[in-house]
Amino acid sequence: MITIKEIAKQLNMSTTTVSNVIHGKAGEVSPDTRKKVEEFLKKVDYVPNISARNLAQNQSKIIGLALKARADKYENLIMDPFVSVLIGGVEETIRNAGYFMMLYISSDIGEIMRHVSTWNVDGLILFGMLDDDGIRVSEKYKKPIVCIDTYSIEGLKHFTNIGLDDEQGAYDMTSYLISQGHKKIAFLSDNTKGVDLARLNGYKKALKDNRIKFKSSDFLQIRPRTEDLDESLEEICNRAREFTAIMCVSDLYAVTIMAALEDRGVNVPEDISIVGFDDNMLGQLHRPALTTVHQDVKTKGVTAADTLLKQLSGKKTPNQIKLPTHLVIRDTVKDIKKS
Amino acid sequence: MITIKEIAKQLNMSTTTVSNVIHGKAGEVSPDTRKKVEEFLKKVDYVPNISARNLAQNQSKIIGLALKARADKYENLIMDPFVSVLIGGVEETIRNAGYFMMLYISSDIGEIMRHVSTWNVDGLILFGMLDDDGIRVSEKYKKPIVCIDTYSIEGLKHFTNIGLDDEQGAYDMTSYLISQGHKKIAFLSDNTKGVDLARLNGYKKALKDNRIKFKSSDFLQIRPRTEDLDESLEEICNRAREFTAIMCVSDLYAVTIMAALEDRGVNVPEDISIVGFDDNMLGQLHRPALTTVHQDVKTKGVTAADTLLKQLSGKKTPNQIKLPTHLVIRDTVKDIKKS
DNA sequence: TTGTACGCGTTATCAA
DNA sequence: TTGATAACGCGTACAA
Repeated sequence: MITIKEIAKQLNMSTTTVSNVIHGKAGEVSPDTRKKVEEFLKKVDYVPNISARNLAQNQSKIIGLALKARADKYENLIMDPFVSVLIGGVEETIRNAGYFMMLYISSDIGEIMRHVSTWNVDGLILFGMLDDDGIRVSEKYKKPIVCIDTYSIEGLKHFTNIGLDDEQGAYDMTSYLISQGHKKIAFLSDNTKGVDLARLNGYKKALKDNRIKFKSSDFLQIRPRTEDLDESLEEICNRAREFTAIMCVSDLYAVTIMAALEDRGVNVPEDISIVGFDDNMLGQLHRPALTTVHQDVKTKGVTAADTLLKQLSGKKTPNQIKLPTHLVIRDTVKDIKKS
Repeated sequence: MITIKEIAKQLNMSTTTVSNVIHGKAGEVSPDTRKKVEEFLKKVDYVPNISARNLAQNQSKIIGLALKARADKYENLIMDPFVSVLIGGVEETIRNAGYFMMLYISSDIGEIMRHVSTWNVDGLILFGMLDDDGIRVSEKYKKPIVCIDTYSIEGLKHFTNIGLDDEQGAYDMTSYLISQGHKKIAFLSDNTKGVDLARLNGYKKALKDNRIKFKSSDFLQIRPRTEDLDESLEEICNRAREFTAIMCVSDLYAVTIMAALEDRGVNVPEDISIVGFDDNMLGQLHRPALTTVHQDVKTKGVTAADTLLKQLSGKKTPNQIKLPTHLVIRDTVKDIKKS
């Protein structure tokens, strides 16, 4: 690792000159010395020491991507195609802008914040925050923050959120199910917060608009921890005959439940209709192919990174960016109007 | 962001003392001042500035995870459950050891190396390297390197590789297919290098040991780029009737091809048997459930990180660690002995 | 156009 | 047991 000082010594000039060439301050250095330095730099393959640079400039060129994982869902988190595609979108955008990405997964907000401040991270992208998390973060951390999929009215004062029209998506899908003659529709999820709540609300609203009554027993809870999964799948499958359709909060769960159903000789969509939400490869590769609500996850990641980058360059960004959804009708819903 | 200097000033002592307390050099400081400092640290919520620390100690506490993506496969890379689970395993291990992970995806080795040296990364985990890549890296970079799934005899002199008994796994699976009466077995992959080559060799060896002749037309090539995928799927499906079984180089491809087959009215396993390699969620959730070769990807990531950590603490590690595979017999192979 | 000198926050050496 | 002080590599204000 060669340093500027060393280069200056070997070239018989000052560090300032070398530094100026490196930063392309063309006006400040004669074309002659500039050539000389540039050639030398290439020859010795100079790379700046970022730690020193960061220290001198009080910045880091690091953007933190913090995923808050519910302790019981770490495995689940990182396996979810949603998350990997999101990471991909963020990473690509950040890299192309000359920044670096530090990935940090944790269930502890405090830990995330400590991480962020030791590294003096320039900006932060947060995923998986609930309610007050975002606020607690923005109290401590005074630099740009972009959240993904966070539902927190308070939070919106402090950061930009990249969200999705979850409620509308769920509403559209539920309406579609109803249009196909379904009336006994369950909603399957593992919790009722944030995104899941928004989708649940969309579903409920569609029921209401169609004069279908929602009973609390229409909510099917899946328990994603590996130890509990089978048991909860069993319960859900046992109750499946009470419904003609199940609206799942994610493609992952939709495909999971379809596999469980098929194992028990229940056919989709003949015996029961299943729909998902996300439109990822899981549903695309399943047969019958999953009818689902599409969202563009990569765009979500890219938008989050872009928005942060904008803020970093001093531009204002809106408090809320909502990406659209649309229905993708495939083969897991049966039309039961006629029967 | 409070600094040591500031703390020392407010407490009326030297930075050395504060620093000593922070680093728990208990012998060097009286219990009294120690208490005082510790309380103050907690009160002001001190976090060290890593850039400064790194500069002073010439280390970084960063471990780089560099994924070399074939330019045509970026999308594919990040969506592959294999990769996300690997990332998860590495991240978790690194974090628990007090290190930080920097993720960098690129198709350009030079770019990766520049990244690594500007950040003065303490250690490097490489995935997706081919042949000479690893060597080129280890020429430049003189710190611990661990590769994952790299086949490079030369490379093994320079770094530890965390691999898999790919050949054996493929051999076992092919033998199993043969034991079920299959003789016309295709091998499907998108290239014939590295891991894919090893699996291909295992497959060929099993054929040979069973006196089945391998023809070059038994190799089916899938083209993973989104633009080409459908066309290549079409070609493969058209040729499917030439075989009684297809051994796919990954679960991803196995599930992809099964979906394409089903779309064309070809039933698995009745009309043709399909097997995969990896044993990830894609195959587990598919119905019929995929018969495949199991490998423990999370362990691979964890082992890679652990090995690197060992090297970082000065321990020697073997040149090659080979993780085992085993067959997972599920429902995509038909026994055709009787017929 | 080029050079000197200092500061960034931390650790480490050595003296008190 | 504590405290000055010099590194670490870079950027930059200011002087030459």
